[in-house]
Amino acid sequence: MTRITRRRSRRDEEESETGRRDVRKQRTRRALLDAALELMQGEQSFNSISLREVARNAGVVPTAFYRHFRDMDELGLTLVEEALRALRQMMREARSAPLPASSLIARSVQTYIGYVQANQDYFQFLAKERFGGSRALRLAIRQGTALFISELATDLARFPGANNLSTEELQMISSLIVNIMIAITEQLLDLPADSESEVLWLQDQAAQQMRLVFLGSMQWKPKSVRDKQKAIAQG
Amino acid sequence: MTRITRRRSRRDEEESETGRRDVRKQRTRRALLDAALELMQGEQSFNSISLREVARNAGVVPTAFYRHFRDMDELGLTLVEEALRALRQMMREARSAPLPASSLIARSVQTYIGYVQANQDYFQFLAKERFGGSRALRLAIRQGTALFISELATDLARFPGANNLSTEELQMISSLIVNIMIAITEQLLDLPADSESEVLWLQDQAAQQMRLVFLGSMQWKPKSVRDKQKAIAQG
DNA sequence: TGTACATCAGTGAACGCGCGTTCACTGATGTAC
DNA sequence: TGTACATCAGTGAACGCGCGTTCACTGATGTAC
Repeated sequence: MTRITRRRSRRDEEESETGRRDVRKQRTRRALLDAALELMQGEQSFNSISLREVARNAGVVPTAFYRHFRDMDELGLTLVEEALRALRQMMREARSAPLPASSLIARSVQTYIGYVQANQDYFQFLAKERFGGSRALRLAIRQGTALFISELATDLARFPGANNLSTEELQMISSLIVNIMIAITEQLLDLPADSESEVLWLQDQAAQQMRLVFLGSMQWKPKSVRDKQKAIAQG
Repeated sequence: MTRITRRRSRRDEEESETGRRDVRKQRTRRALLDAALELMQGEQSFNSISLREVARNAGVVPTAFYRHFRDMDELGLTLVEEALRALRQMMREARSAPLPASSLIARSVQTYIGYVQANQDYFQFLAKERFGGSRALRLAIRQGTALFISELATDLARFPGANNLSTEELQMISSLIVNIMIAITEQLLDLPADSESEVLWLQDQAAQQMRLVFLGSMQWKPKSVRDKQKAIAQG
């Protein structure tokens, strides 16, 4: 399970202020990004948190913010970038992993849920800004989602049984699967911290839904076939 | 297609200020609610718009706000209530309508999309606050969604072919269908105003996904059956 | 119908506060010789 | 290694602004007689 690496979550924690200048600069930059993520764990959304709150939470004076970002928008876009890079990384790992033939779906769902839990703060941010955010943030997130869907479609195409499905149909199916993942993510994020059994329930629910999609895909008749059947039925 | 009724979208438009006192009071209240909805059509989310903006947009002095709502939270909850009442109303109509046997799915999707378009502002609000909002707003919206899923499950139970599905399985399937509807709604809201062909594409996409879910449901084997088959296979 | 008083939706001034941004600054780190 | 200067991350005071909320008010509508 990868975790986005951070030097430390807060600039002013125990450790001495030593280190080369640019190292400390990076540390402050990280502290600002983490401060913003942390502020968004509660009720706040990105455009309701202030530059001053972020600086305060990072243990730095408001004006120091400008040494790192032009404004809050720039910080927000950096967060989207990091979150999407992390997602892409997870997908790459998932793809290169050996496929366990049995219970493939259940295992994939479990892996994904573990990943979301390990990166709660980023997913909380993505969920909130997917619709609440500025046009720029929304576009960046949507682009990431679309890429995600396309890559999944490519993977699905290699499955046995996907032979008679067109590219468009594979996209339709993988967007359905991504819908399930997004829904599960959003439900996960709304759970209180210790809801072990609810997580297992969600896991099972998602796995069932994916199995149902899989069953449907196996039965799917491309439009061209359905048209032909209709023509035959009409004599 | 029902539309949530409103006396007028803005308090200060042309019409004279006459009318009994409580009638005018209701008109101002409406103006405040509509002003909030309108402000959220753009980049803003509910907790980034201010009481003063809402009052200004409604053509009223900030202090007049307090004659109608204790604070912005109360106004927000009123909006959730109205939006959910409208949704429930649509469902009731859909349920009482005669079922056209052919292309049931495509027609339902089309009806739903028309409804979303007619009530854009409310759905924009719901989409944004589903995760961005305060705990109270989120809970209210989630409760509404859960009710929606349950009622759909009840309807699905009456379908021929649903006989061998348990209550839990019906819930699982209807939550998948509601996922599709939510996803389609969110995509609709992000489209520019005149995208006729994109709307048709979304409509087709959603209909295909629902048909796939339907095919999967027909093939679904309850867990008990699968377990039995496994036992037989193992001798 | 006419008068005198009560109600109350909306007004406008005022408050203290946190905001984003500017500016001149400080002092530790980095660099050139 | 030692010295003198340059760089620049972070500081702290100051600004004008919009905010939510308070308060005493106004004047049209409503009510009692």
